[in-house]
Amino acid sequence: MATTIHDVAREAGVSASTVSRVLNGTAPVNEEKRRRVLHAVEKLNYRPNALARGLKKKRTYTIGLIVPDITNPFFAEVAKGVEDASRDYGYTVILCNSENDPARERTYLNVLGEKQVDGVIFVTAGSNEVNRSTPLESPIPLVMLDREIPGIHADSVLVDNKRGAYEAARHLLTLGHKRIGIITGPLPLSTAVERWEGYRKAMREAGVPVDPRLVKNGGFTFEGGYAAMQEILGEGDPPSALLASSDIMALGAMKAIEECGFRIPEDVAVVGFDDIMVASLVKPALTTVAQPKRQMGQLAVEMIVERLERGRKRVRRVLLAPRLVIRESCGCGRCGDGA
Amino acid sequence: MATTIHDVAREAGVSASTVSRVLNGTAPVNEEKRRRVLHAVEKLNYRPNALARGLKKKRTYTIGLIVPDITNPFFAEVAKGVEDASRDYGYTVILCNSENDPARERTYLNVLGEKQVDGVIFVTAGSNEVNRSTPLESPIPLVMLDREIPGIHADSVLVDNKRGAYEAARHLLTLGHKRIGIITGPLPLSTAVERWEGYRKAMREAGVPVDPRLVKNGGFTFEGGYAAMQEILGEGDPPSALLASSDIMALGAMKAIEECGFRIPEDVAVVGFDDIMVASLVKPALTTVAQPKRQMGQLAVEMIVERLERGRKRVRRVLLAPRLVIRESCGCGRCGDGA
DNA sequence: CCATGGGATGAAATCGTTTTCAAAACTCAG
DNA sequence: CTGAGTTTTGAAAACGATTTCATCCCATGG
Repeated sequence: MATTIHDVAREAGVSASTVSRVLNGTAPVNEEKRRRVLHAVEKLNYRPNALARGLKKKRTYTIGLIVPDITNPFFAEVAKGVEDASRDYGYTVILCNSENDPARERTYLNVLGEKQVDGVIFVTAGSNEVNRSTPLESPIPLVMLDREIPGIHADSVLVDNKRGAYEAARHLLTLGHKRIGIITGPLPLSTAVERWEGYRKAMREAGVPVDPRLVKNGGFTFEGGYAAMQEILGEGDPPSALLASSDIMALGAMKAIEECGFRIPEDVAVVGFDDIMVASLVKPALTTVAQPKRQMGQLAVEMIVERLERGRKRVRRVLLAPRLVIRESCGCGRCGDGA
Repeated sequence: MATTIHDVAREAGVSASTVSRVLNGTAPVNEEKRRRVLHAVEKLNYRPNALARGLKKKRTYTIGLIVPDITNPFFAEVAKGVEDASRDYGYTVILCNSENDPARERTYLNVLGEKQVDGVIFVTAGSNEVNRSTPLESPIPLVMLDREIPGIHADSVLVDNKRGAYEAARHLLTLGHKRIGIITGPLPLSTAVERWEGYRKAMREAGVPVDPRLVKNGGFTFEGGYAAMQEILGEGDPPSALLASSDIMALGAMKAIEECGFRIPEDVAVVGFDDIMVASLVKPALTTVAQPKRQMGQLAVEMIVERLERGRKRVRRVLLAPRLVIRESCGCGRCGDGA
């Protein structure tokens, strides 16, 4: 059906090898023949079959990307970074939604392997299960993005979550807050524990005790933030400030806070984490810890390309710096905005 | 390096054909040998090479998805629907971000072809250029999603934009509004013109003239909505209600409105289009026309599978119904919410 | 007891490239 | 004009599966 390299060869009156050579510039070929080949390619509208090529060359120019949920703006941004950089390097990306399910993660890792992708970028849902039975020991380049798995010694691009949360908490502390609550993410997740640690460190340094009734955890979702905040408020003796471990959770928490008749930031100040787009659109605009989402995606593909094309062998772990962006929800005067 | 079907065959003491047969259940094989094969597969941790298989079978179980911007929540939802359904049917999806650039669309269409995808789901950026020079006449199943291109006779899943906008406008009209403005999308886009038509139809039917100073257009972005609204307000004699052609635009418009000192919905009522998640989080919560985003994605892959596995030949065009969801920004009493 | 038919099996062809390898053609010095 | 050395070239062997085709084996009915 489709036209093959042999069709082109016949049309141009040369051998398939020659066609291959002109198309790949892999060896010099007589100018006259080159012209004939190019002409034939044009005439027959020839498109090389990437499967055949990949089979022979053992390179598919494809990168697999596994994320928990593409619908989450944070991952969408990361995905965009990945897609964009991939394209620049001539790669294509297979998108896998794990739906936060370790079983799916495993399946996808296998499928990507069978499809012979040249590398995998993996944002794990992070349950302990993955830890054990996931096929991560394959020879193909793997980079863990955003979240690490303790036992795994692989390339990774992470942000300094502890520092981000630390700075956010410090900001609230310098604003005079003492009763600062926190809603953490699911604790098996490295991001969740690091942010939790950053918060504790700031509190400890400031000599402010943390009231256990002010710390709850929940999923990285709107409902998770909403429910956790309800719990906190249900305890009585509400916090004067809250650190949420993600923007989406912060939004959920804000809803709960307002439903309780409190005002933000007057009664309770709120700061989030991620800096997704809506953070700047909501009212009051959300003060949050910004992550370099696009850059994370780009970096991840660069790390794969390094291994593939520049033969890097040592594992590389990069830790990106987050940045506190101050808006309205923290109630500090200098509302810098940042739409 | 990796273990092949021949390795398995050797280990099991049978021929490669036999291994293939037990793995694919394509022909009966002696129980004893079957056991040996399965055992060898396990022992060698054999994973079939999808490239080789695809080359021979002319099926890659891969679907290409081209969207203008995965970061846009609308497309992210669609993508999730696509990914999810693909997975159910045993397919994998290649994600392509066209960045609204016709040149990239074309390139991606070609790349997907070379990669021998079994089908393409295409949300076009919709410029006229695509119209002309894009390789859409290939034999692989293509479904146009959300947006059509006039000349192209392909499968498509669309929503009834005209009706959606019509109902939104009617709602505003029955609320007593006469000066209703509209911010349209980029007019080459089918979605943009249909929504514009729906608006005009409602106005015409109600016998309300449309003031040309109240209609502006802009890109489907926050900034687009913001700028267009500024223009409208700059004319003096502001509208009492506004129909924005997308939620993101509506948010931009809301910002402009508030910056002008007007209140929503008291001074100007606003309704959007899409029903992305933030619509319900923003304040006032956005009244909008909801599109069945997930379902659109699912349907698109089903249409591809129909062609692939059930041999459908006729082109199919499905038109989904939108649904007006009433929240606060339209200012009508019965604020139904919808978190 | 033999012929016939059907079920299991393996060898080999195939899918569409790239790449090796060897032959052919050319260059140029002697 | 010849031979060594260098380019260009094409035939054929991969790559790793599936599938055709022929063979072999066995059972069954006449």
